[in-house]
Amino acid sequence: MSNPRNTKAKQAVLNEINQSSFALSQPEIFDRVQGMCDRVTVYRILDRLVTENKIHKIVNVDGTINYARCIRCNDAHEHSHDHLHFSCITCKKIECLEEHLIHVKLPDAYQIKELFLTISGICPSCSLS
Amino acid sequence: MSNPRNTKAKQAVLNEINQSSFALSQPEIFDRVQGMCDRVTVYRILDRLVTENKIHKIVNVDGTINYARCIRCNDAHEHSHDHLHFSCITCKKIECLEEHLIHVKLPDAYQIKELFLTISGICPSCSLS
DNA sequence: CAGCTAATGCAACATTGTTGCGTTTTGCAA
DNA sequence: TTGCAAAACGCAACAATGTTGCATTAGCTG
Repeated sequence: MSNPRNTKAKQAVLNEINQSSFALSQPEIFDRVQGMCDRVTVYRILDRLVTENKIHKIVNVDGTINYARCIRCNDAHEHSHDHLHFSCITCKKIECLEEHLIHVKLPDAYQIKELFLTISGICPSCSLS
Repeated sequence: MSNPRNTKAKQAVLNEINQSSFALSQPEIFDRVQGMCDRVTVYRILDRLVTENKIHKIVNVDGTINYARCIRCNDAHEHSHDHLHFSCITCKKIECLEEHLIHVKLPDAYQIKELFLTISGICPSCSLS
C-alpha cells in the first residue's frame, strides 16, 4: 500500500458509509453504488479503507460483517477499537456508541489487544413504535 | 420443537462440544463426528442444541461462528449471555470466561437484551511460548 | 409394536468472500 | 503535457459456509 489512489468507486463507497447513520454490510454498500463498479471491487475497496483507517469493520452478533464511519478516529490518532456497538434486533441497524469506552481487568497472563463489545436489544427509534 | 429426540448424531455432537476446552466451529465439529452424519445434519443439530439451551453460540471477532459448552447454564436457570469471551489471535481458540460478568449502563431509550463481549489477544498458554 | 412425527440424507441452491490475470486508470514526474 | 510504473479494476472461476425441499428413516409414546 505504498501509494493509495482515489478512484471514483472508492469515493462513492466511502461516501455511502459516511452518509449512513448506521453500519452497512457489503451487499448494502454494493446496492447503493450500483453500476459504479464490480462486486469484487467493493470488497477490495472496503479492505483498503479499513487498512487506511478510514472506516470501522464491525462484526454483528449474528456474524455478519458491517462497515461504519469513523467519528473520533483520524490519521493523527490511533484507531479506537475499544468502544461499544449497539445492534438493534428490530431494525437490524448497528450504531457506534463511541463515547462509551470499555475497561476490563483480566489476569496478567492474558494479553489484551482489542475489545469488541456489542449489545443487542431495541434502539430508541424502534422503542417508540 | 414439541418433542425433541436424542439421536446418535446429536449425542456425538454434544459430546464433542462438551469435551472441548474451547469453542468449536461447524467444520471442526463435522470433522470430529466424521462419518456419523451429513454436513447438513450437523447444522440442524447445532441449531437445535442452541434453542434447547444445551450449548452457546459465539461469534468470533472475525465473524466466524463457534459453539461452546455451557458451564453455568442449566434448564432451571436462564441462559447466561452476559459473560466474556477471550479469543486468542495465536491459537485461534475461544475461551468462555464465565466468571466475568459485564455491566453496562446506557440511556433508558436503549432496551438491552444481550451483551456480547469478546476480547482478542494472546491467551496464557500462547504467552508462554 | 404400531403410529406419529422428529430427524436424517441427498441434491440443489444461495450468499459471501477470494484468487488469478489481463486491462484500465491514476498520480507523479520528466 | 505526456509517458510510465503500479494501483485499481473487471471478469471468470473457485471456495467456504449456510439454507431449503422432499422423500426416507428412526425415536419416542401410548
